[in-house]
Amino acid sequence: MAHAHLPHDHGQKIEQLLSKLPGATDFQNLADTFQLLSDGSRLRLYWLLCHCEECVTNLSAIMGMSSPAISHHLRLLKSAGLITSRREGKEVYYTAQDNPTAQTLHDALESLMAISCPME
Amino acid sequence: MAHAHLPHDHGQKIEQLLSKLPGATDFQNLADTFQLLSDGSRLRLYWLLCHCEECVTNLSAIMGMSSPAISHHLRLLKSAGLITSRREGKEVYYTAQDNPTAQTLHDALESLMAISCPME
DNA sequence: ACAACAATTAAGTAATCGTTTAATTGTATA
DNA sequence: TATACAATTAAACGATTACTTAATTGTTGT
Repeated sequence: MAHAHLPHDHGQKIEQLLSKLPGATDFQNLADTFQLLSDGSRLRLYWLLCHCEECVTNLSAIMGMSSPAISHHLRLLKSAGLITSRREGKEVYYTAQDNPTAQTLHDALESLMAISCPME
Repeated sequence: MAHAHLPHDHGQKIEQLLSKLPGATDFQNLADTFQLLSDGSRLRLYWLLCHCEECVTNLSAIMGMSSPAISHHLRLLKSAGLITSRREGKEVYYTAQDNPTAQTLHDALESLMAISCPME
């Protein structure tokens, strides 16, 4: 029904696995998140915002990038719900959003970087 | 020394954080891994290979993609050390490599997909 | 209102990437 | 050796993307 027959039968219990294989859209969602973090600068920026709240000007200085470039990355991270912003006077402060998904992502990040969270 | 002064002083203990900020190359390495999994098809393929060993023909059938497309993804995953291959007759079998890094990645994957590993 | 600063947006560019089609290599069998 | 099957490689194309420069919007203070 689901998978009639594979071209080759290697005698493995593949059908059983295929029944548990998540759909393409499930993987696409996670892939989209990975794609957001697939740029070194943006990943570093997100990591920073996981540990502090800063304005665009300082983020530009820290990252050594132009403010349009930083704005570009911030917009992507924000529209994905990974960070939030708040305006205070002329400056806009950004920081990581704190929700279960972000927490899981943060944990994964720390373990994959093989570093401990510097805040705790 | 490291960071003389930021343009704005918001009175936070940012210097202390910056001293623990990993370098750009550290983030780039992880970003490269994320980029490998930033394609839905390739992520799904890798997930499959984390749970079984299959030949290219069957992988093509399961994924609903052409064999050159599958080969392309397999080559990327393999050259990154995430999967291995072994030839048996006319067919080449692929499966996920089992090392600490891959295990950490696999764990992160499962938790981010919010699914339990179907093999255990 | 004006000037100065902060941030975003717009347009353009060079580079990367996933897939297709076609050609090629590798292996087994008749 | 000739044929068929499995897999990889090559070339080409369309789409996406990160960054630059320039222009624009938003805010504060004089």
